[in-house]
Amino acid sequence: MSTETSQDIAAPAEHWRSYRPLALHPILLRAMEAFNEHGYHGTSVRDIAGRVGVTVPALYYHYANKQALLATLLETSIKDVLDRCRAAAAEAGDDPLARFCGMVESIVLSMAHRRQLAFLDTEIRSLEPENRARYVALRDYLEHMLLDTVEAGRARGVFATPIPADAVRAVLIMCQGVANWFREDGPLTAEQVAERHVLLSLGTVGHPPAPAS
Amino acid sequence: MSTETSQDIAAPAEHWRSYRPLALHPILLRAMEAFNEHGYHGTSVRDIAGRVGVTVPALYYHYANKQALLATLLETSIKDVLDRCRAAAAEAGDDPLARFCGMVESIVLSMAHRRQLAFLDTEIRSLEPENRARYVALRDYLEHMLLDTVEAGRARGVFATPIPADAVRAVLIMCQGVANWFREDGPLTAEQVAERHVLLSLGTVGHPPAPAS
DNA sequence: CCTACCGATCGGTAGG
DNA sequence: CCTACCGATCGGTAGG
Repeated sequence: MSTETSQDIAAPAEHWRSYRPLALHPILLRAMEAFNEHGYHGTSVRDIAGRVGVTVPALYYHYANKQALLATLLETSIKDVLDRCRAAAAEAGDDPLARFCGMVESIVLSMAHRRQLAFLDTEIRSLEPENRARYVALRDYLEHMLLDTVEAGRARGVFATPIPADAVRAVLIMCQGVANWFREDGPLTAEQVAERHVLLSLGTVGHPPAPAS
Repeated sequence: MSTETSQDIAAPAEHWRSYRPLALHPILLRAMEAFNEHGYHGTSVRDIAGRVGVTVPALYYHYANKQALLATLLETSIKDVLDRCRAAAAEAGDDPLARFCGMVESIVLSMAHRRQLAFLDTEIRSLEPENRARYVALRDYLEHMLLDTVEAGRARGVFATPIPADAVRAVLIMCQGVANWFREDGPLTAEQVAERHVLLSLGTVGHPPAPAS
């Protein structure tokens, strides 16, 4: 709680499509890497401290415990996703189709550009109840944002799915899944993957492929 | 390596839509439950032994180590999914649309009826390289089966997606995702969830919703 | 399957 | 009084 807090971590005043190199406190950065490789319980605080090049007590000076590292990382991650998704939705305006496309694009870009951060979603089980509740609330909020848009699109006949809630859950799961397989040195860029997932998602919510909209 | 091995575990000669109560060796069953609650590294062998009601050494009499429990569980799980999916495909015959629907239905039924087993997929990172390679190979085989069907359907104009490989990956991820949220006491039965995912998946691979097929 | 244990490492903290 | 740590070790538990 000195010079640096968690505010300076992710998205200061950046456009939602723009991704600077991830600027995390070295301890958070190394913890993220270790959690990615071995999982939360498979990572020792000594491993994290070793990667950073400090002693274990030094680590405990900056963060209360191992749990605080995971909680901070996950909250940083979901808040950045939410911020960018909101920005994308705002930029798209009122049209449900444009909003949906922008939101999906922004979420997939987050998953790809911040893959290691997004991958930690698999560790929510290791969050203490209070931390998990806060994280899940933010994720649920994202889901409701997207569902509102799909419902609005349904009302205008843009989306044909008879099961919007299931479709939105499926779309978010397939977007989240990008963090499981995307690689920076893979055949597709983050932008290409985002574009493809917009297309896939439109199919999932039943946006007619044939008619010119 | 004595009386019981892993063969008697899952799917003897059952129809792919029929799910008997999960018949696992008590040690595997309790290990599965513990891994679901706390993850692989978050589970101690004493915890498992305690759930079973045996001592730790007793546990090691049946299984070489903790890793063998996870590897056996994951292999049991993916092999049962594959068996049922193959049966569903065979039952559907040559028509790509019917095959696709049957395969997706069978996979989602597996995820829902064998949720705790399917959820262990999140623990592949904790598998030793050799075990992981075997598991991933089987999962890849499932993906190729589904991709072949989607390609065949594309050739006949049944599926419109221009990106079949991405669509199949997305479909499998959304099916796998069912294991993350499905609850037996939830609002939908496994069969309803499977039906809905067939519909969602058809949209994802671009099966035209309007024309009467 | 049990009792009796091992070398090492776990998350976290002491005094300075 | 603060910050940013250190070498050493705490009580318990890991897989075997």
